[in-house]
Amino acid sequence: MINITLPDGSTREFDGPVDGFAVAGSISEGFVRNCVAMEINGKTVDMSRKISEDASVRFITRKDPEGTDVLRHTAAHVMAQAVCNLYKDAMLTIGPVIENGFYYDFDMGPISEEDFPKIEAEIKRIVKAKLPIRRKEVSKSEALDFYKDEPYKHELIEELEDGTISFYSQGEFTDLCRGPHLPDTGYIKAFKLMKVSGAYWRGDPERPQLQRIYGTAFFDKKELDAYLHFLEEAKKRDHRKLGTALDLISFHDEAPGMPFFHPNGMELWNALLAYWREEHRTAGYVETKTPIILNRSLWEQSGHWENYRENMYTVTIDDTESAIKPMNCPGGMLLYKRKRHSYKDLPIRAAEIGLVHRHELSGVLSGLFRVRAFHQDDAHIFMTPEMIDTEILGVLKLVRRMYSTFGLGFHLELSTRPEKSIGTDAQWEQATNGLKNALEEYGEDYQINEGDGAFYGPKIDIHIKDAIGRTWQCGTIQLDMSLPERFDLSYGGEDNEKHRPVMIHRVIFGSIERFLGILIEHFAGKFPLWLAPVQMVILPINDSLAPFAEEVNASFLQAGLRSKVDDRTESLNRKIREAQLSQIPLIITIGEKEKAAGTLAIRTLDGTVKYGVTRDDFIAACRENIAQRKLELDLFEK
RNA sequence: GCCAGCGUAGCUCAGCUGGUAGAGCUACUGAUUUGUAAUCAGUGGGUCGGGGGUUCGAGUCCCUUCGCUGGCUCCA
Repeated sequence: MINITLPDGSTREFDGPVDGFAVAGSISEGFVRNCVAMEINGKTVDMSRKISEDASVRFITRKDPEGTDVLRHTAAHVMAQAVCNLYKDAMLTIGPVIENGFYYDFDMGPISEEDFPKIEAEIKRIVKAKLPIRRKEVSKSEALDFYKDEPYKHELIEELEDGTISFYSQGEFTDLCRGPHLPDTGYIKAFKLMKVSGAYWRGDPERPQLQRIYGTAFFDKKELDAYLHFLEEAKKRDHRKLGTALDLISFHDEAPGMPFFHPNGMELWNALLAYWREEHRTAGYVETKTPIILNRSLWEQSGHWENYRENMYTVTIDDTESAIKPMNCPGGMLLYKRKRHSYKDLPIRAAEIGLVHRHELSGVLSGLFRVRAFHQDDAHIFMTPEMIDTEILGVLKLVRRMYSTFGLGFHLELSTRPEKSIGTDAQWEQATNGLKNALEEYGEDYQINEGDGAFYGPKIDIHIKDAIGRTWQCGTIQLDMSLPERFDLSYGGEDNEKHRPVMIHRVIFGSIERFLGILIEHFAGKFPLWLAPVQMVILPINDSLAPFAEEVNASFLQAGLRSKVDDRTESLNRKIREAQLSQIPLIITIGEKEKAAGTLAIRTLDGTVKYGVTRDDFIAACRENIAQRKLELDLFEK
């Protein structure tokens, strides 16, 4: 007699050993078809696994996230089978499930996306055949023998413990795998190969380069279509496309990885930084600025010369070797040291919009997201150890204020002491507890990444979530126990003794260039009024109204609005179309009626037109909307 | 840096197996003076990323170089 306990607490009795199909079948016929795997006493296994003693069982269905993982894992195997069928020399390595699909790495000749139809056809054939998938447990020596001619699998098995090794087979195809897998290949109804790329065996550039094929799979064609649609959406928002279309930025071969900002891009930049300065002034920061070229001795003192050399650009000036700064902190250290400090001065919150250069590998450059020259909205906070909690909390609150202005959600991750680190246990404990206390007081959930901190201190990373659900790491708050030491920073304490200050580095936008890229994609180019490079365009209906339009424009400019007149001799429809395509939030047409009545006709991007608004009301409404930095353009609703 | 793909006018793109570069938009000129998403006509514009090679002949093939795009352990 075997008792199976289900998640709802109910139990079912069976006469002898049963597999998952039988247990699920005892619930309902239809339920079996929905199950892809099961969890026995917390361990995920195949549906075909025999249960021979009392156990608690949870079924994993198509609806569960784990179910999708099982599907994709099996899909990876099916793809591997297809590739092996088509390319006899292909050697298997690994094929895990990843966030939106799966990949499999093969040692084989180069292939391209043109080969996809062929591979997909073969996958389809395997799916249609509904090959049953069977698990077989083998000993380590059997496994090694099976793969005696396959160095990659051999290497993997070497690292496994005897007694835990299993093979999965479908048809003539067998692969080393921990499982679980779908009952048969027929479950894979919707799949698509996405891309190919090179990848090193075990990510090690010294080892052979493999062909990685990415794919994705869903239980349902609709889900696959929705995913593909999401990718299309993301593509439309691509800041590199919008950056060109909206005339914000460009890149030139003469300076790879270093963006050029156009007049429109600078309006955006300036609006963003004006906001940033306002918030920082209110939060008690002072602003500083340090040079971008600093000589070698400083970088030796800071440790960058030793640890960050490959990423630094250097120049020689009058026989002195210097580096173009990749970070602002060493300059910040010099500023702190320029005079003596009292405990009464602390905390010092010194912000800097610092231009840094980093020699990133050419292959990783990508629009504004990964560049070689960028500005950090940096700040260094110098304080006593007792101030850690309140200062960190202060930064977290500032982060929340600022991100919410853009309608960006976010979550926090705390990274603790890594294996290789400097400082004493006591220092680390104090620092880490400081961060934890601040997080507790802040009150939101956070994730802990054990051992992921910097070698010089623990940190909190802030990950934002944009309008289409993608996450980006932007802000970071790092405690630094190294630099104050290296630069021998001190302050005079209440006890009239010299003390070492604690410092944090923090950024909120991170890289301003990258943050702008994120904003472009987040808003899909439709910026809120306060950020829009051009807030309004005035369209006189005919040439004779142009002087009046200029007069209206002057009053807008006078009021601090970013306005311009489009008095080209083009049709009104054309000018409206172009303004709409440029995502200009407000389009103001001026005809004889408006001139006579002294009112405005205001069109918004949704295509609606509001007539008869007086100029003063309009200006006041715009200024109000901008002052509050509203996300919505609700100028006229009360 | 490595792998794959790509690089044709300011922008978006066409150009089959090699036979002396093409469209739309933009720009410029002229006409049109326009009431809420493209007025009409005309003109200009590219040493086909750079360099080298194969060939009678190369945007098209080969080599090389620069740049762009995607990817480069979310481990059987």
